[in-house]
Amino acid sequence: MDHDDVVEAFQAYLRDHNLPVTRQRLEIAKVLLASARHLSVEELTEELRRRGQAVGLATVYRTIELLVRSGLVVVRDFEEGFKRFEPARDIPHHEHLLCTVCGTVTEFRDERLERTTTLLAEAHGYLRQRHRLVIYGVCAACRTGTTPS
Amino acid sequence: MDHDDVVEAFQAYLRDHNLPVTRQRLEIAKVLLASARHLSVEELTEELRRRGQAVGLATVYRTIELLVRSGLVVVRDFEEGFKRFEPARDIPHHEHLLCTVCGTVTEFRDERLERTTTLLAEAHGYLRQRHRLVIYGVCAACRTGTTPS
DNA sequence: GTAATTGCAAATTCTTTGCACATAT
DNA sequence: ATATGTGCAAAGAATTTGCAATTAC
Repeated sequence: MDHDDVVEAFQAYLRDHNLPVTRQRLEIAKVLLASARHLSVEELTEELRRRGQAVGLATVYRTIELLVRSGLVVVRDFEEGFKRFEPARDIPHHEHLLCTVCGTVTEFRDERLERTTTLLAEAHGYLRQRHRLVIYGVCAACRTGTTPS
Repeated sequence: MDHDDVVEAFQAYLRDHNLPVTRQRLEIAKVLLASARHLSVEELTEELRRRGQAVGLATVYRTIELLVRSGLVVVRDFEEGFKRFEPARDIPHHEHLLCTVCGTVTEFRDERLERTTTLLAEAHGYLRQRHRLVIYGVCAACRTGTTPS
């Protein structure tokens, strides 16, 4: 599924739910679903303004909620004091590495963690539902002084 | 170290830093350091009021900051919209299991995770600093209907 | 046409801060 | 005595909500 397809999936979702397809909703979806980064509301709003497609903050929040309900976007909280949003793509579940210097987020998948966490939960009498792992560290670029950002 | 000792450690910290030992600081430390649960500011304030030792919200926040700086308390964010605070005890690092029904938090330690996360970080070019794992699930009590809370 | 959305501003929630008064050392 | 803490109320930051004007279908 490439970017355009995902935006179309959002349009389909809106139509299926008898929700109007508005300019704002499409612009927000285009930016958020095409983003390689984990965007904050501020970054998203800023990018829309840059494109000459400014959208009110309330609308941004309301549209993100729709994108989350449609399953196309996932909410992330890296304890920065605000949330970030990530296109769901087709990845069922993955972990995050967060560079504590530049804030870059790297995703990876590790099958073993699913099993490990299920066993850990069971060992303590819990029925596992999901888990969340964030590894904090310093990325290669920041370590070698090739600081991008 | 038992509860009283930890409260004394806080007093020692205050004295070492030439900070006044006040009734409020001691009451907050007593409640927070003795708690088996991960308290929120609201729960902590409520408990103080119940003990007839009501303390202003601002003071609670300011004292928690001192407890954190002294290393006796650790901040936790379970994405509930507010933070929780946990006595640091002597545990160097541990993971959390959060019951999605009753909110109970269970701690456990697993040495292998330290190694695993270091390797995962390295595999992606990161120098690991720390990690954070929360497993969400349903605890034994909630599953069997013996719901406490 | 009509129901839903938009955008602004006001409201909310958690947390922090300014300041007059109170307290520890 | 004097520096510091305390509590209240106001300020902040992120997010939500009410409502008149606007737009999709």
